[in-house]
Amino acid sequence: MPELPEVETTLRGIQPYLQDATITDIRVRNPSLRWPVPVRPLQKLCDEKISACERRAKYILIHTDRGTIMLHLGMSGSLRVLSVDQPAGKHDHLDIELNQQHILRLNDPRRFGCCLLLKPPVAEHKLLANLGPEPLTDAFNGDILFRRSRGRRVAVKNLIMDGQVVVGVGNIYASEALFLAGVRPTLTAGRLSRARYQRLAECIKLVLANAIKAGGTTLNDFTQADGSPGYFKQELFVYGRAGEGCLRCSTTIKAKTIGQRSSFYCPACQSF
DNA sequence: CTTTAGGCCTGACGGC
DNA sequence: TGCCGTCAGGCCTAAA
Repeated sequence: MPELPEVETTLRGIQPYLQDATITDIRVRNPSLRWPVPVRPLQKLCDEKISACERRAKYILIHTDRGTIMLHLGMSGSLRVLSVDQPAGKHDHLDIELNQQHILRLNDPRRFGCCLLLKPPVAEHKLLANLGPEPLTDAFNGDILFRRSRGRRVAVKNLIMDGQVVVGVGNIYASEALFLAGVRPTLTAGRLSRARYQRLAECIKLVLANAIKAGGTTLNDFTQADGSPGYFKQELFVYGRAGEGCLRCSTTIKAKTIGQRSSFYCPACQSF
């Protein structure tokens, strides 16, 4: 489910409750996620103060002096901040109690998400060490994309979804960015020009920034930390619109499976 | 090294 | 109403 804009939206929603809060309890109801939730080590964080929280790629990192909680929402995860007395429901895997007042609750029906405890240096953790640059920073640009694409025979859509090239671009925004850039998603990554990658990098930044502004994309189950949906769905040009008319030229949007993921494009607008 | 396929799960939906 | 196949926003891992 969540791509970078949804994770960023979630972070912004929970941040005010987390920053400087003391963890007063951690309750794990169902430790079964992508990897087992380390219940005992996590509970040692009780009475610790949260010094900072941040997003890296699609991970949310909650720092304390005794370790960093790393959360990932997988395909179907969501985080909500609730008052302590809210009863738990189906797929509510764990609560992090804050100041005996609120709880940060992780719900994840499909269990592709995770909750791990990291020791410093956090950046050297296996899951973080090889990640590419953040797309919304200057560390990511067309030159990076161009360089990392040389010799690659995968489709350009797969390249921009490769977390070692650039993080946070998931299946929705990959299709959207390629549409904005006018680039056909099926093209071989290694054959695109530097100029095309300059444009593509700009479009990736644009589509992600705009999606964050709209509070993310709600298709089925994504909600912000307060339970409200994201509104970027109204701004999607191609994702999920196979058979419908292109919003720019009315040509019928096509769907195609690329690298086992459904992809959408306008055959007329995306001719490069 | 790059690339591909498999797997992890639940739930929603469409066809019969 | 129910059963079945298909599909879904991610991403690690093993194997080719």
